[in-house]
Amino acid sequence: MQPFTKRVIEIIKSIPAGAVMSYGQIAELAGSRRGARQVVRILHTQSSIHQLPWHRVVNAQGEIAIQSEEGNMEQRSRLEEEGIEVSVQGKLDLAKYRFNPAPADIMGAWDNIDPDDVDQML
DNA sequence: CAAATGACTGTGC
DNA sequence: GGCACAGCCATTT
Repeated sequence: MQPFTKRVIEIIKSIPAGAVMSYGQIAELAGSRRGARQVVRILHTQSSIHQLPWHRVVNAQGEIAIQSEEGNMEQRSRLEEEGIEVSVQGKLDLAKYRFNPAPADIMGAWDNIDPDDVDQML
């Protein structure tokens, strides 16, 4: 697994309940400013095996990006359970819920961090 | 190795 | 605000 992929997983796991991050924001923090699509792929392939809080990831407009009806509905309910208000169109207030960790908090010995250890470093 | 694949994004109209 | 378009890039075919 590449460092970038590993970092994306770590970042997603670090999103606290009641907050969200956008695909592009995650990619940028992970070191690839235009890697939003990789975040998508990672969520597709790794969300289950790493138990990622995938529902805390939305697009840059603060909208739920899942296309399938059922997945979209599940994300909405999960977000609402954490106290996030989601509009009828599946949109939320990014200015209010966006999680912006200071880069200094997550930069460091990136490559030596195992995704499973993220919880400990927080 | 070339081509396809995205739960994306910024820009411009 | 919506829509089309062109970049984007790690991974998979």
